[in-house]
Amino acid sequence: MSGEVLEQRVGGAMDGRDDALSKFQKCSIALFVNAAAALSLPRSVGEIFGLFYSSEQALSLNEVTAHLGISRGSASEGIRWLRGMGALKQVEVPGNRREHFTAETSLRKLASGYLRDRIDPHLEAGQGLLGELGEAVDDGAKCGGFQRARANQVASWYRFIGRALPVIRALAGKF
Amino acid sequence: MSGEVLEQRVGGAMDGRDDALSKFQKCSIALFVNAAAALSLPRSVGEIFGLFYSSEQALSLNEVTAHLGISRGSASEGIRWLRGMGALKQVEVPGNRREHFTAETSLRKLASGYLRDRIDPHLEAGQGLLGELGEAVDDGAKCGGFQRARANQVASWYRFIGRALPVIRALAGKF
DNA sequence: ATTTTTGTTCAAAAAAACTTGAACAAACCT
DNA sequence: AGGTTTGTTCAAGTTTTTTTGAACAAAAAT
Repeated sequence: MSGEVLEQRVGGAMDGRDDALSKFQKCSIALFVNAAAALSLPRSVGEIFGLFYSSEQALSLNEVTAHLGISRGSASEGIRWLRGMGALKQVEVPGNRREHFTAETSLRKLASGYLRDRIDPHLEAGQGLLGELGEAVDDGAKCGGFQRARANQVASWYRFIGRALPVIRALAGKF
Repeated sequence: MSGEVLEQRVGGAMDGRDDALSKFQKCSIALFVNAAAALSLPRSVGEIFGLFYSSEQALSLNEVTAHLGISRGSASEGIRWLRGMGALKQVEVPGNRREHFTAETSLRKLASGYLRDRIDPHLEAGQGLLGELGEAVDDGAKCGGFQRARANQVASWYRFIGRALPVIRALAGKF
């Protein structure tokens, strides 16, 4: 035992609810649960990020389960997911070997992480399907012109999205 | 009976699978099912819109169930939803009393309908929660500065989104 | 007026998504 | 090494969402 730091509870049973969220934390959690719903993400992800966003000091997985009253499995998955998209940063806490995290607060990073993980894969799949659509046009049929026009239109939509997303990422950098 | 037009089937049993989708239609459906997944919408909504988008002539509910092999309930709900967000336009087909629809092809209208129905409600709820967050800041506590800074940051994010969405709608109008 | 066609609704069934908790592995400490 | 603590994984359980299908209502034809 060398540089022992507080943070660690008594010693014995500290497994039960350790709750005690501040009003501010509860509001933050509600806010990000709502945001998660808007993005069709699991509620637990919103809760976890809301907790981190409203907590000044870094938190470990165990603290997350204690504060939110969710299972270790959920917390682990949620943290992994948030970390994967760059919404949580790992932080070294001296004198404590647990992994600790804090919320990423750069909107640009949050947005690009989300886009990269949740949107880009669909966009790439869409590009492939778009190619197939073009090949499926039956120029011989009497509706050939119609089909060609539609295929061209969707293609232009994809070009639009491909241009708009980088703009959004760039603009988000100002916040 | 005056201006009788084709389009209507024989007369007797036409309920079974009437399938026969062109390759182009199948591709279109796959494309919009993928898009629906990207937006976390039900697969059936993607299928229905994909079918309309790839069909030159207007279709009725019954034709949708026949082509896609989905239940009348699903088709009805899906059409209602798409119509509500302005993705399907009702069209009069002379000599046929069924309601017929065609796909809306203006990206601006499609995008604003989606934003209006799926995003704006969450955004408004978020505004309310944002207000509560501001009130929840505990200026007395030692983390008061931290909380104030976070509340201000989220507020700036909301302002950003409030400005960015109209820009997107406007840009989408060019396609 | 009766029958047929068409569209909606909603309770129940099916499917998908999310959460839990216990078993496991890895790192740390004595 | 032996015993803790910490984090991950995944099968099973729970909840939510989506789909189905049958009953109902409305409009049109006979």
